[in-house]
Amino acid sequence: MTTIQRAKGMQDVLPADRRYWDLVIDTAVTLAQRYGFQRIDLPILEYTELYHRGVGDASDFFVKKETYEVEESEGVSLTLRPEFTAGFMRAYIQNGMASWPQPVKLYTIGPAFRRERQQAGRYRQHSQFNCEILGEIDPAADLEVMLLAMNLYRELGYKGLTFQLNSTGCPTCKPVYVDALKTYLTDYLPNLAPIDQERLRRNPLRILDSKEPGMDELLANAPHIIDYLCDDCEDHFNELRGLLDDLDQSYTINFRLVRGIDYYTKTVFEVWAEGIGAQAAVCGGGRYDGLAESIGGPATPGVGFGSGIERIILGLQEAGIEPPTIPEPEILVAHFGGVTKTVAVQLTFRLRSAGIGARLAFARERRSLKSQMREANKHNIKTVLILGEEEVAQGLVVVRPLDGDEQHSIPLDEVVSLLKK
RNA sequence: GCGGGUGUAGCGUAGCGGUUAACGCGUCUGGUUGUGGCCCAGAAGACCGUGGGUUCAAAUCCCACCACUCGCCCCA
Repeated sequence: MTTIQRAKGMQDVLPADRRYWDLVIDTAVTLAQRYGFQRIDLPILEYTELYHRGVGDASDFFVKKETYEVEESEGVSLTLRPEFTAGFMRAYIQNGMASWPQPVKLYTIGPAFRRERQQAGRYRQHSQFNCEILGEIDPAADLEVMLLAMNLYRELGYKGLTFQLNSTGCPTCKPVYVDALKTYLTDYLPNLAPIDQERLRRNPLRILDSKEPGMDELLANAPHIIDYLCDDCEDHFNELRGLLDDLDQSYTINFRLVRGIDYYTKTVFEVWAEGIGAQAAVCGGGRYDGLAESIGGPATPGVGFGSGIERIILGLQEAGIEPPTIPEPEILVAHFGGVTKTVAVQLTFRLRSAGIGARLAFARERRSLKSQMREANKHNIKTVLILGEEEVAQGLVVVRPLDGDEQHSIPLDEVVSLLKK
């Protein structure tokens, strides 16, 4: 019989790695709260329709079936969330958040699912930290989510961080730009790699982040979207840049930065860091003023970002950043079976009731003290409480420090108060 | 879906045609009667990813498949 393995693309987070998760999550939560964001938890399953309409069914991840779908009942399909933004907007509309004080600033942390081949830091189940500001068109809101993202990586100790910034326009100006880009590229059609020729037909914007050789030169003279923005989008972009400049926050205008889904408008940004295989981006975000309407709600602007926690952790590990270890009990209660075991069990639970972390030495039969001492050593125990037959008979317990200090006996009923200090 | 890499005990590796597959770490037990870390001794633990083939003989050569992994596609 074959042993059952972990499902493809899934990860076990072992105790030794948990401290990385705690560090990232603690830092993210602290920061989000400091910026005035409130936590929301959204369902992992949503009606498939949400993503089809929110993200657009033409998106590759539907065409290629890169989502996990389950049939809820005849004709009703649910999808394991592949992203968070659509769910945020759905929740905003459904819970009437439009009548909360505006804007509504929310964050969440949880798993998302993508049915694709895994590579470094990209798993089929991954966890994401997302922050969104809903109901606000002020470019300062864009600034706020950008800085929150940047500060997260800074606080975690990342180096070599940069903002990549671009605007993707809006339904008014974006099509004009796409046409201009198409026209430009069509002249170079024979020079394009087959995959880029394909992109030119299906999704011309994607050519901009093509990794084919020679594209850097070819695209250098391509039209930039910045020059095609409508007044509204241009004002928005310039104001955001002005705010960044006022803060002396550097950024790189990256005209090749694009988003794969339709709901993005105006601001798109990424934070780049060194390392992590082929991927430089440690987070991606942007504005999505068209999303609410596409899922049947009233026009509602929004801006936010998402960041994969596994990938953040990979970066931390590559940079050699050591999170604090998770504390273990400092007390081990040792015994020799029989009555001493009974007393040991009682003492252990008394300690815990008093708020003192304690580990009970398990032993079906009488177990050598050496073995129990070794156990203590492996778990970085500071003090072993030894319940020997003689001590128990006299109502005593041996307090045995592991740091080299002398051991001594004290009355059993004084242990808790002694250790509380 | 496409391409590269890798598959030997829990982990990291050696062995690359020839008797009972080796080493380090880890685990467990012991080193006299109730005391850790170091040291020493011992034990458990691998049908050498799976299936076929070549050969007197295969972990070692060949083929297929599978898994893992990195990258492409895509990136929500």
